[in-house]
Amino acid sequence: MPGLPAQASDLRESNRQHILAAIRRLELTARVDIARETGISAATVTSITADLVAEGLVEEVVDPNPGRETSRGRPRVYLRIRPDAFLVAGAKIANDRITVTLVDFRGEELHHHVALLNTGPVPEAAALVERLAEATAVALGALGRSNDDLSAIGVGLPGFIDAPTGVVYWSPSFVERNVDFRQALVSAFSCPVSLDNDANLAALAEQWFGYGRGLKDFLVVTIEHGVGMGIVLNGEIYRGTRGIGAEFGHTKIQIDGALCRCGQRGCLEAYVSDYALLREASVVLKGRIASGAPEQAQLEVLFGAAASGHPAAQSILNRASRMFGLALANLVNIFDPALIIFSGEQMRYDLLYGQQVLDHLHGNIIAVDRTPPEVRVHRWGDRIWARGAAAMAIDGLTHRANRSLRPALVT
Amino acid sequence: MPGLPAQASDLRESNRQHILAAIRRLELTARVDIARETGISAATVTSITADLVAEGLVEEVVDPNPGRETSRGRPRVYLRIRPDAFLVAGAKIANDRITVTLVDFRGEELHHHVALLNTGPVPEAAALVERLAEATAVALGALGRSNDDLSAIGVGLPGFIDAPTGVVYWSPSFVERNVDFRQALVSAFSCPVSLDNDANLAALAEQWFGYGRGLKDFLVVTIEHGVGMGIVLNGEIYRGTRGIGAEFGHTKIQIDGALCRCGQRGCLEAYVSDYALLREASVVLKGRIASGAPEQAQLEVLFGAAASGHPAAQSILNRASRMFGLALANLVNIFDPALIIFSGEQMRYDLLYGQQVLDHLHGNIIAVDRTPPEVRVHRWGDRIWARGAAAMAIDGLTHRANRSLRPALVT
DNA sequence: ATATTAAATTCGAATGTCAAATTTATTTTG
DNA sequence: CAAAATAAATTTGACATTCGAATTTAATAT
Repeated sequence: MPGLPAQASDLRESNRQHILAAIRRLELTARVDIARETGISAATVTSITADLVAEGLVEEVVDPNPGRETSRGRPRVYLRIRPDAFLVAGAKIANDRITVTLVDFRGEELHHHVALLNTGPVPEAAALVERLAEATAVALGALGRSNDDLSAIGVGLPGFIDAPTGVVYWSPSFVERNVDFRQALVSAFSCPVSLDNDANLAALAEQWFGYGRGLKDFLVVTIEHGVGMGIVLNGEIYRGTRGIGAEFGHTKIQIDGALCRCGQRGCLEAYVSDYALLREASVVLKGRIASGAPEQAQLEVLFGAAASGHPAAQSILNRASRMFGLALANLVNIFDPALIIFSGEQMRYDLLYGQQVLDHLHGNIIAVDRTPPEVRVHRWGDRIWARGAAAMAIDGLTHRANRSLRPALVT
Repeated sequence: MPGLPAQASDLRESNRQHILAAIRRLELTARVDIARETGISAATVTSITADLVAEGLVEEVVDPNPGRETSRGRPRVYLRIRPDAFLVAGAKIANDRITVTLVDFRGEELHHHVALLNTGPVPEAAALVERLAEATAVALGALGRSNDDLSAIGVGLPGFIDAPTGVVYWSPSFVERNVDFRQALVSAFSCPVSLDNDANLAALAEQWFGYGRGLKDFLVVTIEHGVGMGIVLNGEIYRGTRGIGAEFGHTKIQIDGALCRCGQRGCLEAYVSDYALLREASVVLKGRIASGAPEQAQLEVLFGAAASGHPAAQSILNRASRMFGLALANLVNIFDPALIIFSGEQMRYDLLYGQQVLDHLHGNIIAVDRTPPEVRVHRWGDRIWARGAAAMAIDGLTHRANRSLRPALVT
């Protein structure tokens, strides 16, 4: 039961999206190439790109690259996404900071700003909206722009988020449950708002700017404070029935195993996340770890001890990497993806996310005459996740219906 | 990057499929209802159904149900799938038998036949094709039809099967690896052949005839000799990058756990499948189990002992059900499906697949203010799986391109 | 017999794509 | 340096398809 268009006008919208996507992917491209790339006839490409140029979403570029070799015939006219068609914001909300990035319509970053949150009690949703608005205003100010210049904003935060409706069932970032957080953001910004789980934004960032470009199916696994996953199937983020992302971190890898923050036992997160590692480290590295020290510093001690041969420290990391490899193998056995991307800043801990994990992964997947999926590591921080959030907002803008509030800036 | 139609003719094909699917789903329906159901205009419904009737895929029914209340106005003309448009076979190959079913174009069973395989050494692929051809010929003969009357055949078997290409990488049903099994079947039957993993056929059967009707996303878990899974996402069977189904049975639930047939340790299958249960039973129920007895009989002894209070027997089944519940919980945490269907004949062992499994499932899923997925049990045997195979073949026939070999029988 | 009603069909406008022909803007050639 | 060659882009006209509105059709109600 496919959900395809039923009218001719839907057909045009579909081709329009194809062409826009092709221009975005190829960055700088002539109409001939778009026709070849998409399979749409040159006549139709002419017609649709004329619309796009008239609307200000796409622009012609005069002399893109004088270096390329010349030939006779009418010279190709290059097209690209018009950068200043829209000004879009993306934000990533983490437990201790808000990262805001401002991007043009291509998704290129114009400016970014990090606002630290005070690490006291968890705030209320309204307060968080306030902080986000402040941080965005600062970033906009640095560009000499104001909130009125913003065409859309995308926001990512941890927790259980129903992206289609914008309802946050639960998030560690604020105290309330079942909040219509998107509505709150729309009130604050008065522009279209997209909302999603932060791991899905990491996946979107990979799809737009990273290793996922051009791929239809891949997985992105994130390790930060917890463990997350974004699933791209058939070119789209998979969200399950209730619109909520996959809970890879609470996948069980040990019956009656280690206690997890969620109250259950044996979750992957209870073995590999920051707090899980520190919980064990606190027992065997008591003398070395200052109890009040920030988590990052404590982790440094643990990894340093392991590197210098401390057996218990090594044992902690060994177990974590074995568990991680096992959980990843389960993903491969279920999804058979072409590519798995590890994304996150913590990735710098090579000890944990290195060869040992891969060995365990490969040792636990069913591989009958087929090669295991490719695994790539992306040491990307909050800034790129925020850019993923902006990409989500841009995606909303390219669908004509969503562009009612603020039309493109045609000069 | 959506894969939508680019031409007007593609649009018609798409609407055609929608309408055909609606007629199939509603079984008996007037054109007005199709228009309302699909959102396609009445004018277009008239046009497309005229084609379908002319092609012999759909027929008008004169007086479907005199009992329904009458009204004034032009009476509705009912349409239905024309049963005798095509004669289609479906086959399920199991380790000890081949089940063949013959269905009409609606998917209704006309006749079925079970051919036992001798349980000696694993045969060669060519021999299996031979046996399948024999079994199909017997079934056809019972209807007074021959191979020439067959419009398509769908075949399901266990193993790693690339459905799009028809290559069997490995199957317990024959000795060779990497066989182009579809080509072998095409040679034998000289009609279009669809091939897939048997668990995917169980999923297809649920989608066409069972609990999955009308649902876009659900999982089907099968327990027979091994453990399998079929995933339906967005109305389609999900097959991963290499076209091979999900390997739920080799999902790991215990690091360094029980040894599995596949050579790895801790696979779900190594805890819950027939051979896993018997492996343990043989240790503690030595006196009661005749070593040469068929597996079914041995299993009966195990379940009987557990039911009558034998502690070791109970312990075996308890562990299996806990492991099964845990593995299912992982699926829920990853997919968040609306429905999980347990399918298989072994389901009669309520002890194993009963409340205890559900309790473990519910105890291990992340559920923040949301209800757990519905779980339904379908005690369906090989016959229905074979019908799923036939459904797959029918699906191939409804796409115009695949209907070149043998056109519909228009009277 | 006539009015009413509802399903199905027909008709014409609108939309859209595409292949082929044409235009346009270059480079190469004589 | 003009003419030929070439390749990109555009225009033109044929064709396909959908849809709303008008029309036809076949029944029941009055």
